Amino acid sequence: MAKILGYQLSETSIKLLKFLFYYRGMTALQLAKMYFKSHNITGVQKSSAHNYLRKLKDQKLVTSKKIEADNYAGSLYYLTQAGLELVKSLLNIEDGQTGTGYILANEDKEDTQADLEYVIYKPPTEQIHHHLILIDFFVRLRLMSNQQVDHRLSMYASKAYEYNGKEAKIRPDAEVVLPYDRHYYIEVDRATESHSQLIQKFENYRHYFEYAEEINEKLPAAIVFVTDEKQQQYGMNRRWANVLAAYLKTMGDYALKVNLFMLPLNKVDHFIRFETYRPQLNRKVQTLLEKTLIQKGNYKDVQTFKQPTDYSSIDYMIAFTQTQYHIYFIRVAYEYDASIFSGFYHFINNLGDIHRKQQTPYKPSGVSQAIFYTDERPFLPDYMRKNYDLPPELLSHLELLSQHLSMYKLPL
DNA sequence: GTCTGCTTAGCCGGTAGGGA
DNA sequence: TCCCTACCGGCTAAGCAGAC
Repeated sequence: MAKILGYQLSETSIKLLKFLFYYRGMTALQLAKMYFKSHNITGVQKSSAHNYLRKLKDQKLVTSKKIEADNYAGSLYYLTQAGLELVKSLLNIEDGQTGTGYILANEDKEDTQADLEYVIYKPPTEQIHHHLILIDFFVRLRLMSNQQVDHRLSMYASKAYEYNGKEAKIRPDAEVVLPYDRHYYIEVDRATESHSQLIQKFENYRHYFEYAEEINEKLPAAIVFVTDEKQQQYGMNRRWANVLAAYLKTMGDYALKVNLFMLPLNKVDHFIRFETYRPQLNRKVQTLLEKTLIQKGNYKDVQTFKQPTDYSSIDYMIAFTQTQYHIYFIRVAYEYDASIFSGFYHFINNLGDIHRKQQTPYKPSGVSQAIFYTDERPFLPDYMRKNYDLPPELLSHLELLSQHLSMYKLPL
């Protein structure tokens, strides 16, 4: 074993130290999954990870804290002050260096990591469960087949801004980047925030988006609520209804610009692929519908209109016979996807304009909705029975959504 | 000889279950 | 309710084998 900067370090132990640096600490199991690049770690591989961690602990580079949270067993391993300084040396991080924090870019030899103080690096020992769900999310990102998704942690994704002359800050738990420079803010959701706290969270986001537009900063594509897998089994629909209502009440026009999703950890892989291929899925739906409406629907012409803030996604289509036209609201959507609701609300508000633009002698023959999905059917909460104090106009629009609605499954 | 992956044995703390 | 026992998972320690 080579002696490096006064410590006995093998290649494996250096790699483990870097993981602990990038992700601010994790369990031995999570570390083993990252290192061995597998969700199904053998007992031997786990034991091996324990052996390396033990050696790093003996050299006072790593320390651990027993986990007392539900769902997770074992200990949280993280760097000591000496361990942090060692990794900074190994990564050539200079004093006072700043960086974007993107992890895969850094592994690809680009300097992205900042010279963080130990108090900022040290993992949150008070909210270990929350932190470990986030690490599970990163494990799933790193283990995705055929796709590299760069990501960064909260300390890099947080953004300070000014609102009404006061300083404020948004603190997403993480940020990921998909092709076409689409950024997604990740929020780990343990269903512990009340409806009013969710509203405060979204108000904070909206204030930041107003500020970001003022200074010409690009808005994220979406905010993504990630839950643990237990929540998927128990109460995912209720939680989504609650989160979605807070978002729709608070975000205003930003609901059209920044989408909202919710997904459990075990759907991360599918969600990333869905979002990555959403432009292609929209093109597929456009081709399919134009062909089907003309061949089987006896229409002579079909016009497609794209979403005002996302030119790759379909907003609505108009199909013409010799004398009439029919309007179709179209969405390619994920199971828990706010664009169905924000998009439909905007669509209904603009329906008068859409009708006015149609030339005589065509007469309107009606409006229908079609939603295309790739995994589970998108969930439509029944807000008529729930009291979330949604504005009456929004409620009446959402009631229309489920009338004349069809859903179709697409292969991904 | 060094490094790495792997095997085996055993300690420790927590907990479920049964009996008094 | 208390105590005992068995069991389990997390973790440690020692050592072996193969590749270099």
